[in-house]
Amino acid sequence: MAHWLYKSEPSTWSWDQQVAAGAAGTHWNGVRNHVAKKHLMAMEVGERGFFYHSNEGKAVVGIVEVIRPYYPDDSDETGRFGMVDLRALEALPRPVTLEAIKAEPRLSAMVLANNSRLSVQPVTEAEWAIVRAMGGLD
DNA sequence: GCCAACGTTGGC
DNA sequence: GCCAACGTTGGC
Repeated sequence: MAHWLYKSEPSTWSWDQQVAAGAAGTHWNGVRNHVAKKHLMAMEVGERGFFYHSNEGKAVVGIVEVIRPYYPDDSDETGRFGMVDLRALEALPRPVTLEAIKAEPRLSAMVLANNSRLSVQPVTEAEWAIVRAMGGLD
């Protein structure tokens, strides 16, 4: 199973709001980038990802799970983009900051450290395990 | 608030 | 189809 990373500005959509959405989750809409779209289309129900706060916080703060695969984003009037549904699974006991990720040599290839503008990113198995451990899980 | 990186748009 | 201009993102 693949792993992912979703970026959100907390002033727009925060981890607390994601948690408040509960088991029913929410749609991850608003993606308007073709690379991010490609990742959304590849997602399968049950796949997990990191929830990252950009701008404020700049840290991985929680784990989310895909609960509905790719379907059209009705907020996109061009009809070109879609979205998935996500629910919050658990918070990281200790948020993993961008600074900490950049300081970890084993994470030097992580997309977040190299292409900070991509809003939906793939995460490798190794990166997944390292960031989870840094966050106090497992 | 600045600006580098990146994506998109539109004139040619 | 190229590329300059422009807009947006997001780290700093």
